[in-house]
Amino acid sequence: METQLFNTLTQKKETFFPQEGDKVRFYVCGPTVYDLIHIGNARVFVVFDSLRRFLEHRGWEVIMVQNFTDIDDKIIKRAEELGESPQELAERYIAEYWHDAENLKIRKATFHPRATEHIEDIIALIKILEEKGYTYEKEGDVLFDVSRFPSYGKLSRKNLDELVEGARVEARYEKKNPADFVLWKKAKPGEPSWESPWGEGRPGWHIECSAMSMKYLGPTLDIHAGGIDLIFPHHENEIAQSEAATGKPFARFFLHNGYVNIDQEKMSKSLGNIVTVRELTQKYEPSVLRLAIFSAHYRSPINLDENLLQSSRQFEERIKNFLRNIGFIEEKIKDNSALLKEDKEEYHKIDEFSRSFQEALADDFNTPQALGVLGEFLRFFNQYLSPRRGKWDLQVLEKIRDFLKMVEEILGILPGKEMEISDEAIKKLVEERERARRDKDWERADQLREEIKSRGYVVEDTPLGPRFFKMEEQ
RNA sequence: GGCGGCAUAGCCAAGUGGCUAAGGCAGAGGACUGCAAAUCCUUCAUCCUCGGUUCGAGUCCGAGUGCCGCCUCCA
Repeated sequence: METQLFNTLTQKKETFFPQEGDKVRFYVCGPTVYDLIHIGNARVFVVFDSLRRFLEHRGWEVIMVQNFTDIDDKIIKRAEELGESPQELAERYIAEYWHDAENLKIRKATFHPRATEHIEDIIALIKILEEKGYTYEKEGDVLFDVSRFPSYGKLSRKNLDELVEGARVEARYEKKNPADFVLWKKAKPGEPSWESPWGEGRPGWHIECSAMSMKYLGPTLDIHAGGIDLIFPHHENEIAQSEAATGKPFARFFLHNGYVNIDQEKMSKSLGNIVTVRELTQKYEPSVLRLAIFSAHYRSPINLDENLLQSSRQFEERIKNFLRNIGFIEEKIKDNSALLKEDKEEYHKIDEFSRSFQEALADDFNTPQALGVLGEFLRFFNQYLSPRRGKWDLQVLEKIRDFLKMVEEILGILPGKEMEISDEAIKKLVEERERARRDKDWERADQLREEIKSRGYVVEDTPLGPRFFKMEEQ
């Protein structure tokens, strides 16, 4: 089965394959570290990390690069407000990023380059552009001259004339063309700066991604991804400066995910409706947040509200129960061959689910559809795992585990821990309750169930005997 | 003003010309249970409106309505 991905460049789904062998060169625009990441950031990182996992599952080796923008206007401004150095601020929020990313089960990329550690590469790239005549200077800034790059606008489907009309006039100086953007910014007194052929300054926002992606992945990326709002101007500018410098296509596939909305409106600083990952994960488990993110296709907007989160939490609860169900049966048949038999049909059924699941993801990473397959899988095998069934096939159980493992490896939505029975005191109470039940002393049995509950455990009766597990606090 | 996206059940959300319109959440009824819990079963939509293409359309085309976004920092 082929992997199809919607390419922003061509506005259609295309069959994906790497440009060279098994290596996928994958670049995702990372956070500007001036604050905690919000759930809009989270969506980008979760979705593309999972896409990477899927590509790896397909047998490709993915070299993933996600940058940290650790120097820019927002960082400088924020640092000033807080009375610390921009470096300290950036360092602090990079640490906070790691915290949130780990919490959300976002895997580390192969490389996480920082802008400030690649100033030389950035300068070298600007020099090339300068030599090729793509730049001009204005009051100490070095700008990219978009009029020299004829295909400017190909990603965002804009033409320069319209941009001229619509563009806002900048206060400091007049550009040759309003779409021209800064490659190297002259430092104001007191600002962090680096020496360069154009004087003390710092890189513009767009140039770092070009410089770093090319350094780690070469002139042409297989995939370049980010939020939909990066199409213009960020990715448009990256294309211009990169292709102007190398003469080669900057990226074969551009992937963009939709917004996270709050009350049907774009989450943004100006509307003051930012929700941080930190806030949300205090209330919801990471697997719940991931489930919610995957409940809509990555290119659609999503409203991550209480309603959706609650419904995702309920679904997750069902997944947890499934894990208890299989764990219980595994436990019961471990030393009891009387409970074994061969189940061919179920065995093969798992292959079908597995194929459907992967087909869904191979079709432009259709996670809602993949979750639909998971839902059907749960229903089918909950029937199979019913204690009333009486006999099971070890190989089927193993294969169910394999399926779950695959789902977890790609989507990372399974709850962290399964039921563990270690509390001897609880065990004793459960046994005592069983004796009461055998004596049909229902009052005593119910009393004991309450007692067990008050100690934080749930006990359930099945034809194979009672099972119990620790309740979750939420 | 220019450009783009979306409109499917109470809510969320797949589906891109053809068997009974996935799946999740919520609701109702039932099976199972000493009672529960879990689980399963049943039930719950003709797909914004109008017109067109077609043997056949949620799926294609046109018009309309509504919502959202980009054109400016932004994931």
